Amino acid sequence: MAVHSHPRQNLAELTARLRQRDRRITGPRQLILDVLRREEHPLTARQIHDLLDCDLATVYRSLRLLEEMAMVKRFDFGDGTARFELLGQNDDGHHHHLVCRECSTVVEIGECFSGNFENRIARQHGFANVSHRLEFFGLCPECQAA
Amino acid sequence: MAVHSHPRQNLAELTARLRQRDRRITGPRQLILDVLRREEHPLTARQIHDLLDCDLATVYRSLRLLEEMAMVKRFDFGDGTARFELLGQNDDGHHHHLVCRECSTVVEIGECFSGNFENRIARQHGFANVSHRLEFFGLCPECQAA
DNA sequence: ATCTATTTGCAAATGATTTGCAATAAGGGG
DNA sequence: CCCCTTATTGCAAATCATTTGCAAATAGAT
Ligand SMILES: [Mn+2]
Ligand SMILES: [Mn+2]
Ligand SMILES: [Zn+2]
Ligand SMILES: [Zn+2]
Repeated sequence: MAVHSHPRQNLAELTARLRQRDRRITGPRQLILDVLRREEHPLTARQIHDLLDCDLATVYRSLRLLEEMAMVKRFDFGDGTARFELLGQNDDGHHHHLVCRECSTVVEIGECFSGNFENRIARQHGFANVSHRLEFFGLCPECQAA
Repeated sequence: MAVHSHPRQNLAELTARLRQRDRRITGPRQLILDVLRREEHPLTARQIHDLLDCDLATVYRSLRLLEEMAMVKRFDFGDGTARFELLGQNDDGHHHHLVCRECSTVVEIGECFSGNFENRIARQHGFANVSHRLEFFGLCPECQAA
């Protein structure tokens, strides 16, 4: 199963989602969506900025907006820098990553542990609306050789 | 099973661990260990600093040292601020948390998903030395009522 | 008490992310 | 197509957590 719902979303489709919410379809936003659209791994704001021609602050503002609109998902690899991935139409984007501690290579992980585990924890402590954040870290094949 | 190996570690025992590694037993370090010793949930550097009388930079430096010495474990709740917990003697500190999205209440979680899951992922992608970072988020009982 | 390598306090530097504000551009109406 | 109103941008300055340079203080050994 494809981890990402990167169903070759076309820009038109994406900008339409913006329009539906009374947001303006600006140059920077299209550029950012276009960059994210062709990536399979999450990108940092700076990486996106380096591929574009617009202010870094605008990248941050746009990503925040897109995140609020559930068009983009934020990931945290614990290195103090947020990473972003584009979401598909009806995709909540819930998935995980396996990251190399040496070279930062990223592998997309679609599977997850049993939902029972999460439900049990929620019930046990009376929490509602429980979700989780999970990332794996290790040494990739290349870095093991080196 | 107790999530934390907070076996009432006494300061002497803790400072001994420092001494063993040729590190000096200074006032600030004892204070920090003493604060962590009586906490059951992870604390931020600032929280520790507020309970003490030493420079914030010293708190950061000490925590870094203690982390390198595996006496303290760092956690990341995704809010851009690291949290620290004291580790027991032979405890690698691997555990998780359930955090309230509203009031930040923390519940310690000792259980974990099956190790097979992690092994399978490691094998599938040829990664070695794979570990993970997992935290749960939800609405605590109090905040549900409110 | 003395000596020397550590460690501390303080201030300045970093790096990621946010924000104020004036200039610019998007989308609607005429 | 032009105009108007309002959202959005670029740029610089501000924030926040964390780190670092450096001289003064101090732990631990002699
Ligand atoms: Mn991904
Ligand atoms: Mn804990
Ligand atoms: Zn690698
Ligand atoms: Zn709560």
